[in-house]
Amino acid sequence: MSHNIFALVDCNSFYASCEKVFNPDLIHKPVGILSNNDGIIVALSPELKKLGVRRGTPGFKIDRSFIRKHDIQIFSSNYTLYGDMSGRVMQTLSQFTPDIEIYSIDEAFLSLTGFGYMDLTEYGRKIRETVWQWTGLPVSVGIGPTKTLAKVANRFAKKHSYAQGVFDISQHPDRRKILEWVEVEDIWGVGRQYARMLRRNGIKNAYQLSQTPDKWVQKKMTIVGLRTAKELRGISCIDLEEDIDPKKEIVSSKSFGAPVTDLQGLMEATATYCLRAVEKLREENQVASQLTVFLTTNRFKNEPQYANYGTARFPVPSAYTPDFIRASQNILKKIFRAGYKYKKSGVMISDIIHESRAPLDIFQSCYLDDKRKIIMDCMDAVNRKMGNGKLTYAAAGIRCPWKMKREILTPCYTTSWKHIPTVQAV
DNA sequence: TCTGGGGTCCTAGGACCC
DNA sequence: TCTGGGGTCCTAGGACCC
Repeated sequence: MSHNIFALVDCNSFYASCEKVFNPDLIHKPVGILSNNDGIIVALSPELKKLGVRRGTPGFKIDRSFIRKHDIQIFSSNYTLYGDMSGRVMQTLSQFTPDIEIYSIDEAFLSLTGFGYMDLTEYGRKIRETVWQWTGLPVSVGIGPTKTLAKVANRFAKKHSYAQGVFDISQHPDRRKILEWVEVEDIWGVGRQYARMLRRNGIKNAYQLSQTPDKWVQKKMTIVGLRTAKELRGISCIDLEEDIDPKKEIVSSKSFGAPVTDLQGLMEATATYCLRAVEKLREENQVASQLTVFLTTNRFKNEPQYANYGTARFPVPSAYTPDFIRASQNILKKIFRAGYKYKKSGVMISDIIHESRAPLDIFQSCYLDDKRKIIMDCMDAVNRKMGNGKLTYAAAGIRCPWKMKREILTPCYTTSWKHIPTVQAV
């Protein structure tokens, strides 16, 4: 058995970097990308980080004069652009190993097991340069014997400029020193709650966690935490997951652009989220038999608060949008209370199976071969071709005052012919 | 005025069965 | 007088990730 080697390749400031690729004016400027609804900052260029702005800061809380003074550039998030750029990066990475796990929109684990005869730092450099050449995006590469250590190495590569974006923890003479450098909250798998608990117990860094007895770790952090501790010691417990398994639940939820007070408004917004969620369900050729609807007021406001949810089950699994919209309306009627300013609602579809395995109803018909599927396929085809939302349901509303805000959106440079950048000779 | 959205996994406890 | 025990399935809640 040869020992494992993992590389974690991670795009630096991914969303901000994507914007910079297509707008050279932004190079060297502090750039921030907002979440949906132009809510909080979710991505920051290094220049913006340097100014002390933190991820999670609400956009409106950044001082206008501060923005002007430092020429800060703020944009709504353009997921179409980022999704397309992500695909290009992953495509590029696939050239370097047959075994790749796309872990998120901006990072991938590569298995380099069996590549040990090479200088892996050198190989990492080559990966980095190639991605840069082919996509214009900067990445960092961390290499190690476990996924968790590859994460540590990646962090090290980012933080220390002499590493030039690539670090192989296996080649470092003093593993302990590296692990002591990693604060406990920066370990992959340790979130806010566990970090606080560990600190209370005197465990402040990755080295200390790796030296803590198994029994204690498992008791306090379940088997998941134990895996993390073992991985820090170099024992690989988390495998590469190459095939994407079908979703077990699909969530669609959004804050409203403006507060909603009436049942009708909530129904329309929620119907829109149903639409999206069931669309995603059909994309994977799945059907589902459970729908959960939830709603909540704005917890940041000093006003009466209310949150609730309800669930409906279908006798036979479905992917027929009207089934879901109707169910969502019934749930809302039950959980709605008048007199509140609602900020957000959402739906969750669960109990999902592949359509070919869906049970029949008492009439021996199933979603797959009755006309409901034909209607849905037709709608999906039209919307794919003509643009999302061309065909919709009246239940989803017409005016939609609650629709999300995206006021400073950049063009879809790579996915829309209209938005292809033009070059002019001067 | 304005504070994100979409996922996964594990465990404890209750229901139910024999 | 004595009031079981073990297995399985489901759900809610809590943790984590990006």
